[in-house]
Amino acid sequence: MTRAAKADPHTDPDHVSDHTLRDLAGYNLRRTSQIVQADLAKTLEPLGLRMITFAALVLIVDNAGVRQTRLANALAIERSNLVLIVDDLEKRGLIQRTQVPTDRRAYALVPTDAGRDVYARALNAVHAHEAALLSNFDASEIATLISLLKRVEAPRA
Amino acid sequence: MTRAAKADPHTDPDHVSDHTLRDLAGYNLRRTSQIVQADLAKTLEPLGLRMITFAALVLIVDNAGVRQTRLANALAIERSNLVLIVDDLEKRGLIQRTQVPTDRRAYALVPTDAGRDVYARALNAVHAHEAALLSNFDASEIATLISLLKRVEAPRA
DNA sequence: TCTAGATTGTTATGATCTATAACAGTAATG
DNA sequence: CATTACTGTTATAGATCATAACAATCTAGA
Repeated sequence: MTRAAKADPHTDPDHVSDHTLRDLAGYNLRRTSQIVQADLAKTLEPLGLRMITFAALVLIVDNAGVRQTRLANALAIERSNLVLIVDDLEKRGLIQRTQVPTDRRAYALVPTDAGRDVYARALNAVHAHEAALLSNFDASEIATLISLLKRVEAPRA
Repeated sequence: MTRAAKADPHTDPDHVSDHTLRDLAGYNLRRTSQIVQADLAKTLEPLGLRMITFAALVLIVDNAGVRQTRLANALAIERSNLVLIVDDLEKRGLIQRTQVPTDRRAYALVPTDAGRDVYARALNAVHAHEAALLSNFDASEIATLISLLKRVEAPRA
């Protein structure tokens, strides 16, 4: 232990104090989110999915026939940015753009069997990931966290 | 009320159900974080600061003389990406790169008087922003949220 | 001391993400 | 039927982030 002082922030001259930032909800939100997203990306990578393509696939399976504009709204992204995401899912054979009989401008997005299969496997992987990530949380704490996060979002919606 | 059905998700055919995603902590974290960051950016813009330059300034004021590598670690960003951030703060006259007598490779980052002034004003603005953002939270709920966020991060640290 | 390896700040580069504007085709409205 | 609005798309630019490579400098071991 030649550098024992390092263990104690109060006596370690190299320690960087970030208590001012750590008192801010926004900063903690940012840091935690970055970590979780990076971790989640690794979980989805073997399935060929990114965070946003996974989210899109989930919504398409849960809402078969949804159109792109509504999907973009639900994901809080721009329609233009959704195009490449839908392209990606379609190229992989997970979804299809089908004609909407009543509106020739629009596409109804529907999952394929392969899409439903990947959906199930990805969701299992993500659930396992979250369980590991939140392994020192009990069920009520997780519920509280999600509930608080939703309430931060709510006033704007 | 020609489209009354729209008010009720259960009878609105256009409603996109996202309950699968909303059950995931990671997804809520991402959505909430995006909203808060966008909002926070607007708060800091009049002061000429971005989220990350604000965070760097705070740490430099709170840890006068800190070196860039340690600062990058504290902010969880790459050293290379910190360079432009420090450049920015230095160009605005908020901090200075000063020589470290014992190590000619390194710079000790110190705030200027102007930097301390902007720090104080930015922190006030951010605190006001958070108060508005969390106006329907009581103090204990905010503490719970921050505490839970830190605990998600903790296992990795 | 001398040398090999590690560290510091820096530059360059590419990947990803996001927002904006513009467009053609189509639908809805008056 | 003419205007307006909407759908998906393309192109573009900005921001963010990670990686690799580099020169200068420090450190540790022979």
